[in-house]
Amino acid sequence: MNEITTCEVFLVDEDKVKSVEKTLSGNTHIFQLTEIFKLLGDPTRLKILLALKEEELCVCDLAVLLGVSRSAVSHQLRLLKATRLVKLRREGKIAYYSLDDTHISELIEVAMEHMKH
Amino acid sequence: MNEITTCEVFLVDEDKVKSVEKTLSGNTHIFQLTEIFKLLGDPTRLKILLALKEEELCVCDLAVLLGVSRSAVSHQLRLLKATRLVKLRREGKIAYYSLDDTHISELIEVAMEHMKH
DNA sequence: ATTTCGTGTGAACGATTGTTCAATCGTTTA
DNA sequence: TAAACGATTGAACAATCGTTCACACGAAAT
Repeated sequence: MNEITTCEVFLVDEDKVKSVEKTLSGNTHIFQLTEIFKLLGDPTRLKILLALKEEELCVCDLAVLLGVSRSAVSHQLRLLKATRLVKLRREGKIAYYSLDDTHISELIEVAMEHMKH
Repeated sequence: MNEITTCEVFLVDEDKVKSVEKTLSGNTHIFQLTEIFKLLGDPTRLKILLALKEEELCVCDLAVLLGVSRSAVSHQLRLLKATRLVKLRREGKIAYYSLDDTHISELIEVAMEHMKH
């Protein structure tokens, strides 16, 4: 006697759900994971990361490169820095940014592979 | 004579910018890339993908598993299907969903590695 | 044929997001 | 010291997003 009553309260396949429920609950940090992906999900930020993948750059040059205001770049870099996707090196007035982690390049490349079917 | 005049019009390091500009403009599909990451950047959708990574599941069971309404799950699955992250197999009334691509699992695992410093 | 049930969809609402604008901070130069 | 400049920040606004609600669709069962 399988529990196929109503979807409101019970389930279609209880065994499968229980099994997955176990591995899902064991997987903490789901929220932190989404924070990383959310950061990669914006064109301005992704362009920043793609640019920093090539060269260490300052806020001013990034702004010119992307065609957006320095303020906008600074705001986004702040977010990227908070999640340690980029790091900062100060030299006088100028702040030079670069990638903080090799995983980021890897993430972008895997996603690119997906796009090519 | 290097062009270090004002950031309003010119640049700090013109050579670096020109170099990066070249690779950035060669990289089309940036918008499509962000669409993939955007989809992974929501807790409900990421949980759906993590669940489907384990088992093929129907809308109803996913809803129970995640503790959200079936409508919400259906809406998200629609987005995931449009970008070909999940695929669909119909069996009578029931629609069984599963991952459409191995790259997705890979993306999630790389991001997990990043979290662990 | 009518009812049941799993799923799909459109409108609408609140919440979140990214940019702009204006002002400020810290460092360097005149 | 004062002015200039790159960078940072907070408030505010429009735009986007995710859920809820109500309803419609299609297949299966009675």
